[in-house]
Amino acid sequence: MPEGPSIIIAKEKMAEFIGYKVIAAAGNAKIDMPRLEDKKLLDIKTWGKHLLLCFEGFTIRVHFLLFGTYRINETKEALLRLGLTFSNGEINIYTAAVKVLEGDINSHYNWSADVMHPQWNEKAAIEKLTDKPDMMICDALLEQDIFSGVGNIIKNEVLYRVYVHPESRTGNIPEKKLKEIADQARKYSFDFLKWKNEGTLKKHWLAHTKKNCSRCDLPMYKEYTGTKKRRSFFCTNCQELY
DNA sequence: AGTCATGTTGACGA
DNA sequence: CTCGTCAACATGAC
Repeated sequence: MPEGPSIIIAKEKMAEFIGYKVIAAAGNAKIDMPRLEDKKLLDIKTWGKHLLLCFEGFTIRVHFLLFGTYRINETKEALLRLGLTFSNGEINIYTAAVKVLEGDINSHYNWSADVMHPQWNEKAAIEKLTDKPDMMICDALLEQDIFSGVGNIIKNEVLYRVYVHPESRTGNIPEKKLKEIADQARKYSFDFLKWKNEGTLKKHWLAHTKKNCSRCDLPMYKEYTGTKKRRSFFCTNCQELY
């Protein structure tokens, strides 16, 4: 569920409620529920893995973490975290972190850090990488302040696409390669979105969960790399360690 | 049936 | 103060 592209899909599915007022708000989220009633949903935005339901003067931030799910116009057998009823239907959210952000949403987010946002700034991301030369690229790709929206699947697929070993230190990676990584972080996210919408995402994985390299057929390494210790799938024959 | 995972935060101790 | 480690959250795929 939770990488950036999946949140874009959630936004698109919930867009039908924009312009409608909340009739009822329910669930065990620790927010001021009565405050939501009779408020019009003005817009839905995303910043990386954050889903942002914008109201006048405040925004509900939803983060699905690892297990979060949602249903549109239906419910499921689980504890309801946040349910919003509109005159034209309802949104039900489960197992998510829900928080209210006060004031102008633009004051809370730097949109240029979001790899899928129109304002994505690749140059700024590369500068952040060169500022942290000792960081492993597997950790850097998961840094939401640098590559907002990138998750572990995208990390593995991007590094495989650009032939870079996940344990490479950013300071050792040539500038041209860093640009390729940043470029592919965005490109792969949009491929992910397309394939997820088609229901063919897993079919298109070349590295993530793979036993053998799709290029040279040697066994893939599966290791928990970097300070974040997240699963990395890589081919030491095809991916260079810088 | 048990293990593990597309994620993040906060507590605690060194 | 900063770093590393761990628990917590709680569901679904294999």
